[in-house]
Amino acid sequence: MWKCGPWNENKMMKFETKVRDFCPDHIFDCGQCFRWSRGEDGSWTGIAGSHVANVKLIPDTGQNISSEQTISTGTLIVTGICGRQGETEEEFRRFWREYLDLDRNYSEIKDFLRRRDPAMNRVIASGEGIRILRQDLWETMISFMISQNNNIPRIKGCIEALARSFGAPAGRFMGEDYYSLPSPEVLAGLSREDLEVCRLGYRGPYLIRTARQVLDAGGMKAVELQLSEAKEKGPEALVEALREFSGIGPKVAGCIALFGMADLRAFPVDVWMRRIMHEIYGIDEKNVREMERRGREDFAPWGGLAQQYLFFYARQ
DNA sequence: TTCCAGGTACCCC
DNA sequence: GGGGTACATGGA
Repeated sequence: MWKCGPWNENKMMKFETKVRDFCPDHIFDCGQCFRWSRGEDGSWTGIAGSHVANVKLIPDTGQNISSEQTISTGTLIVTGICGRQGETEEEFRRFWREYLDLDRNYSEIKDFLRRRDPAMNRVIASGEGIRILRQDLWETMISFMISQNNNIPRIKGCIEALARSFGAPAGRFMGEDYYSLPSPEVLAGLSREDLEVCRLGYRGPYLIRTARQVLDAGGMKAVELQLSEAKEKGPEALVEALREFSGIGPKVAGCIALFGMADLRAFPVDVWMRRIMHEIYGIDEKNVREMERRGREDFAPWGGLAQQYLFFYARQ
């Protein structure tokens, strides 16, 4: 086992594994992450924390696939550069296995959801290769604070600008330079004028205030511990704890719980969810309370995954 | 030009 | 506690 390094060499690493219920187009284009982009060959390249990689699915040969059927079974190839100095191959593999949530059986969960609700048959069929990425908490917090009242292409632009302006270099990969997002320490030291280059609009001050709240609470380690304790008490307690931060309301808190804390019970309701839940279940578009209740109770304990299938279906 | 985007904070009743 | 409204920005 060799270790990567020196740091600036961008040593390449790679691992392969058999997967099912895994479609990169579904995973990286379902609105849960904003730092991945699709290549001509259908693979996706992006950054998670300071880890840069390309993710490619090679479909099993001999599959009888019609043109409209999505492929979510095959060999997954993750190629990347080490995420930090001295990272071993084993650590590289472990990082991406966890990030891509490869050790969860999605077939069982999908069967469960379809049994609970017949409407889930067509909903899941549209995005059957979705997985919930297990993203870094702080990244998820700033990403979804930026997402409010914003569209996905512009959210991506804002996040990239933030990384390039105030983040740290994470290496050069496939001809592109990658930057991690700024830490709470860095963001807390900025003024709203400093952030204007990122075109965050009124969300800029939210980021700065939240970064300062994190430092006041003792840093991200302390915050993560606090939030984990809230999560133990239940999904509502976690959302309430997240709402203590500036710029985090019920919807953003739900996304952070789901994507940044792996709380698969969380059921964030946004404009797309209001539309689709009105269409499928006839719930009044203004009745977010009822939608949250349905998401929480009808799909328990996998409301968050049901939410992702519904969101993907709604955006089709 | 107006509308819209993975909403939130703040004010008013 | 529910119901308005301002808040930046840029693409359609």
